[in-house]
Amino acid sequence: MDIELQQQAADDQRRIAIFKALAEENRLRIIRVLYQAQREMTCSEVGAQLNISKSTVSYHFKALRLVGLTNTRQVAQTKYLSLRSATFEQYLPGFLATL
Amino acid sequence: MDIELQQQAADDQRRIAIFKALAEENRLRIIRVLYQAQREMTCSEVGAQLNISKSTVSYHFKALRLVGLTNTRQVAQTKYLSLRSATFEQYLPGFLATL
DNA sequence: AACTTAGTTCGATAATCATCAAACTAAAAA
DNA sequence: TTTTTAGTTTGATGATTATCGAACTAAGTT
Repeated sequence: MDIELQQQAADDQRRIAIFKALAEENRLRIIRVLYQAQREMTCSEVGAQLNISKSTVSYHFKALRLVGLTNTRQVAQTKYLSLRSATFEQYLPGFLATL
Repeated sequence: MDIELQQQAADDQRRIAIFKALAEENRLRIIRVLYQAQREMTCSEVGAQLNISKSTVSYHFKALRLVGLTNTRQVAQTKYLSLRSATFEQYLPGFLATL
């Protein structure tokens, strides 16, 4: 098989994972909140602001981190999330500005 | 402000529908094929090129059309699909060029 | 040590979705 | 009229996923 086609298939899997992550209401709201806040936020802060149970927020935080849409900085048991601009620029340039 | 929030929620539903449509391997391949071909294509043509059964191609064509990612031009029983640039520009500016 | 805080994992449930063959519709061709 | 062509719909199946409470871990606090 062609190496370029293999690379394209791998890129597509990455794209699909990213689209799946964004194709959900609460995750999209989390992305917007992080984008508009322009700073790091914790699980509990986001959960309180969007009124989502903490287990669900944790679940979505993990999903966003796994596909590389967010950065996580951990201090003790607290995790601070922020957007990973590089991923948005590579796969969805211009998207954040449409929010 | 209430009205703005309602509008934002409606926009989000549109975004989610679009992301869902793109978060699937065969639909993403169809989008790429249409983008690179720079012309209209039929169900059977896409099915042959991507090796997908005709009922599945029909299913995906409908999904893409319903969320407004494609235009359909019908001539007798043949439907010609092409990308709807306006939707990409509004919700995913710069995305197609990353393919 | 006991308590609080922050977040994760588990179990169960409900919902959505991708796939294909088969049956179907509608139009063009023979 | 009969046949072919293009695409849709249906039904069944298997797979993934979003949600919550409850139980859990780990770190800080009193």
